[in-house]
Amino acid sequence: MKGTYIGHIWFYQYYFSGVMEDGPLTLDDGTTDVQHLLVEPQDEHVSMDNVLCFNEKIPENAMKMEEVSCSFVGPNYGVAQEGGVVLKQEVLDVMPGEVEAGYFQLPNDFCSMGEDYFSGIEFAQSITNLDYGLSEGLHMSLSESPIRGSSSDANTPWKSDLAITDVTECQDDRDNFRNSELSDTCIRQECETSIEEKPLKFPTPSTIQNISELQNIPSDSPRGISSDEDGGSLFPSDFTSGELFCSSKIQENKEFGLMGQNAESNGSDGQDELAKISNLANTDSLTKQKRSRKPTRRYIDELAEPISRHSKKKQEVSISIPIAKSLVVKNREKCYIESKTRISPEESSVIAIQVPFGSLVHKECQKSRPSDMVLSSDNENSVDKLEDICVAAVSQKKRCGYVNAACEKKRDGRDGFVIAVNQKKGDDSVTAVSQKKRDDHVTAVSQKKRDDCVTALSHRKREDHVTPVCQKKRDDRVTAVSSRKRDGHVSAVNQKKRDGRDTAVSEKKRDDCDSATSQKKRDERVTAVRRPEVSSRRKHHILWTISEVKKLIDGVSQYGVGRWSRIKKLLFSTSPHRTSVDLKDKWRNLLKASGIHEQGTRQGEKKRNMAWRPLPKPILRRVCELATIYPYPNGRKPKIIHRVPPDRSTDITLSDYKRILRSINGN
DNA sequence: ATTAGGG
DNA sequence: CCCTAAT
Repeated sequence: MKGTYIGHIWFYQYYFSGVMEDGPLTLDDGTTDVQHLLVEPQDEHVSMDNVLCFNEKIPENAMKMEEVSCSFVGPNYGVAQEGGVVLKQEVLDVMPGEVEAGYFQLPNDFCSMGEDYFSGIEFAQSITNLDYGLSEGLHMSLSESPIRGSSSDANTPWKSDLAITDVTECQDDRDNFRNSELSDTCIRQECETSIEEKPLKFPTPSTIQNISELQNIPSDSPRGISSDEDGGSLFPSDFTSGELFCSSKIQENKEFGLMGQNAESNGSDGQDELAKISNLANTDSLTKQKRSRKPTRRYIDELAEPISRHSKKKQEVSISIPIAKSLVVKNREKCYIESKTRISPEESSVIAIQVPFGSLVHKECQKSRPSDMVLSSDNENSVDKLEDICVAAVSQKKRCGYVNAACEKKRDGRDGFVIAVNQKKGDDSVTAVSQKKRDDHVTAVSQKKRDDCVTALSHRKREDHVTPVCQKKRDDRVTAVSSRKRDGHVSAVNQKKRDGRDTAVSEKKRDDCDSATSQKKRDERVTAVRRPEVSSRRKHHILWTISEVKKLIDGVSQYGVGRWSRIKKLLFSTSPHRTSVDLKDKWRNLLKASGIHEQGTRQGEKKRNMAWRPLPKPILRRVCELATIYPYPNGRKPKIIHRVPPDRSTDITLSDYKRILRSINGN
């Protein structure tokens, strides 16, 4: 439930954008969500996902896609299948286990599809192209194509591979996690494959174009195609340095290898049409496949991991964002491989670099809370909440203007992603699943803290779930990364300002959580980064929404002034971020705003009040009424009375002044 | 733990 | 909002 606030905002935006409507939201699967999250970071990937999703939704396209994916998936038992499955999952929520069924069915579809299938293949190719364009690192996979060709006798296998690749692309993000499982194998293969891959280039520029069209990644696609060798076109020359590249390639290779095997097994399916696709297609597909997968992951990781790391090794920090992305992806892999070994050095550098980044990380915790809050608030009145959220969002934006601005770029693509993330968060927080960990870590902490911790924990869990395979590395890296990403994106987005108080309070908790959650390396990194950030950033004020103000007023009218704790309990139980003190302060502010005790002072003051008092008149009116009934400080009625005497003196002066004026005027 | 109040 | 003091 919690973490809603942000989530709502995002949702709101999301709906408006209409991009992800069905996809992310519908996804129940935590894994899927995660994938989305991961994917989002990459604009390209995101767009792809969206496209794919749409396609799926669209009857025709969807049919093709599914069929293709299935057919392809079938062959690639491991990777491809996963990809295909993932897609289905997104749409249908199909579980992994179910995938098999889909897999089996696919062959039928494939056969029945026949020529249609072929068209589907085109689609796949286009997709592949997209992938290709998207997955910068994929070009590496090309090397595999030859391998496959040799290994897989018939074209069909290739076809399947291609199809798989396409599917995979769509799912790349999602697959990435899964890929992680494969990662072990991939890693092994990486070294071998990576070398071979480079030499191979993708033969089909046309496909690339198609891809670019689909993905809207004009620059990237060309680059990807032409640059298989270059790899670097996207990446700075420095960047291309073997390690990163290798890492990405390795993953791809792994996948590829898996794919290839699968494809071979599938070979029996071999449709004539598929055969048409021929080696080229195969190579392309292979290449694409490889790329797509790894890139995704890396990309995600990368997001999580600031460019700083990259900069470390490569000085590429200054690289443009797109480039940075690609780099990030590659780097990510590299990091992935190297992570353990290098971590210490990277971290040191990272930390230094991350300083800015760190702030984002720090936000993570904050974010989680805001989201939670939001959720809670949402519960109340959807409409009101929406408005509130909007308002809050707006206000937040203002406040966090700089942050938002920074995030805006990615934001579009990410919105969907973010939403998904939020959902996840919410789910996690709410879900019993996460509780275990949470309890373990957080249990001791009070609920408030717990929420914060929970969010943090949930993140971790999520990661864990998503990346079951490479847990060690992944956990360290991914968690850190994901958290970062999240922080960066979400926090930036949310940036809402979590109550200063909460943040302050949570700080300790947070630390605890962090430490508890990842006592691993993360502590060193994140904590180090985070704590400072936290200290610097805390103090986020959550905007009071009109609905909240209304509730407060109702509470005051019901329980009278001064019963803040009661009002809090009864009316604000859902909004953990509003404490009794907050209520009190807010009431105080409302009184000021209402001008009740304003004493009819000068116009200047009134105007000034008006300026900072956007409250609706009815609300102000109610406040005034209540104020009269319940003078603010409980016993303060007298105060009002007190007010009179002072006024009198003041009045006298004024009257005198007026008289003087009159006299003057009269004269 | 709550509340009032100042900063 | 934050923090403190008083209760």
